[in-house]
Amino acid sequence: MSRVLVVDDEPPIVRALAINLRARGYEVVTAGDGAGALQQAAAQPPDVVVLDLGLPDLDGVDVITGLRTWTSVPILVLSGRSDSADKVDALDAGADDYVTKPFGMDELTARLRAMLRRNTTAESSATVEFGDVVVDLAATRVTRAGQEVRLTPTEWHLLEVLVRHPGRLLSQRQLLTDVWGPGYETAQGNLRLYIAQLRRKLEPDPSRPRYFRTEPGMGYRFEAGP
Amino acid sequence: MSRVLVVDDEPPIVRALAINLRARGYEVVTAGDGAGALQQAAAQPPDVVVLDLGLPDLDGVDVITGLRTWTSVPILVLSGRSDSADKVDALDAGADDYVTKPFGMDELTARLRAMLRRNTTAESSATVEFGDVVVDLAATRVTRAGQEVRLTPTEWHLLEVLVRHPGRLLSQRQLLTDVWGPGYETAQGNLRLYIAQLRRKLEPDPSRPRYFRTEPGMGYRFEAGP
DNA sequence: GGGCCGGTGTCAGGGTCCTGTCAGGACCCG
DNA sequence: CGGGTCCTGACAGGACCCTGACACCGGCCC
Repeated sequence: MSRVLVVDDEPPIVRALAINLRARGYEVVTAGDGAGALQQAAAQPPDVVVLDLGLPDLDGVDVITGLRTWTSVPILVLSGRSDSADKVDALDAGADDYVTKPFGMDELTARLRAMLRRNTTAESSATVEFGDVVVDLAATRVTRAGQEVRLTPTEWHLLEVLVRHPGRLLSQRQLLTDVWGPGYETAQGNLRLYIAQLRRKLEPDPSRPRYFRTEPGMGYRFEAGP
Repeated sequence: MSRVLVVDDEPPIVRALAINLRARGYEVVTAGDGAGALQQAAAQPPDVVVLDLGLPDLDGVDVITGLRTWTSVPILVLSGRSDSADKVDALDAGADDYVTKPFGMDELTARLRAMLRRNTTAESSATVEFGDVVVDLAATRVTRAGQEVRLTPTEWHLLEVLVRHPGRLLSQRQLLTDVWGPGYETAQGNLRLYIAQLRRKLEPDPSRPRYFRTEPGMGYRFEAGP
């Protein structure tokens, strides 16, 4: 889950934020002053920063610029000052959002979601791994020990059906209709052929399958692995 | 300069915003209702959207979701409602910021700058490199070993779609609709032609493609390279 | 123990589909 | 009219898919 760095010098506020954010599934790291914030951000790079401007040691804007020298992590500023000039200064220094106290926790978390969404949408790709094989379902790509493995359309389609149901037993009938469409329920020889092909390309020892297992008389089962 | 789409049903507010934004060097496009907003966004894709939630024809959240189906342009919501639930709904629908009326123009423009900064910094790395080829997406220019390479509009369009999804397999159907628009799903001969053209102009050995790979029966894949 | 049988893994061959390539003509624009 | 771009059709080569045949294995009956 996402990691949030909360920077505030008032322990009650830090505590309240931490409890609320953890309850929503975030990992929370805290700092009580500007120096600690910069240190924590370097030690445990967060996915988003919640920063109170009224810190004892550094000016809030300096904390922002300090972070911005090396990271583009989204920064949400909390402040008791609703003065327009303060907002402009913080935003122009590199902050991404500005919320004035008192604030609603729902709004704050909604804004955090919005900031995180923008950063994570691009890179998240659904992958399934087993052994030294990585199956990237979004990119339609398979690698083994880093090397790309070329699959034919039918091989890929069969692999996709299998890895989308890890641990489940899939009958031959179901595999045949999922991969070849209805009407091919009798082409079992075909299914055997492509199972063998997948094992040859992806199993460590194709003659003793570990991930694409045969359940005699029933069907096949994909067993996810470490 | 950046283009801003301002959506509001009250002409005085639209006028005030337009004047202020133009004075700050933005190009301003306006719409008075939700349907017009979606239309304008498609006709003249903006770099950021300023959206009033109180529109006569569509619910503001519907406008956001409508935009989000096909674009990730930053959206700043204006609203007279300071209710926390409204903010959460808009932000979770895909908005990036939420400002309640009355607002200060300085603050608004600062927030716009913050949103644009995030997008342009991401796009300043808008050059894709592979081999001795550099594709500058922002400038619409391709160089190979420093020499400029001339591409026809269709070639460029196809190249752009490919390099914007490095490593991803793109089906012929998707490439055809992305480059030629819907209705050209059968013009596969055409696609082959332009793929060959790109390879001839950009591949070190066009007969053995390295960056624009064919996945027989499935589509094509652009492989970024050192 | 020997033979039979259903189910599975393996191999090779031919048919089919897909892809790369070329030439030729339509179209737009200066 | 000329240059450039785009589209269409045809063909050769290759990749892929399906089919059939055979070997192997375990269980069962005789």
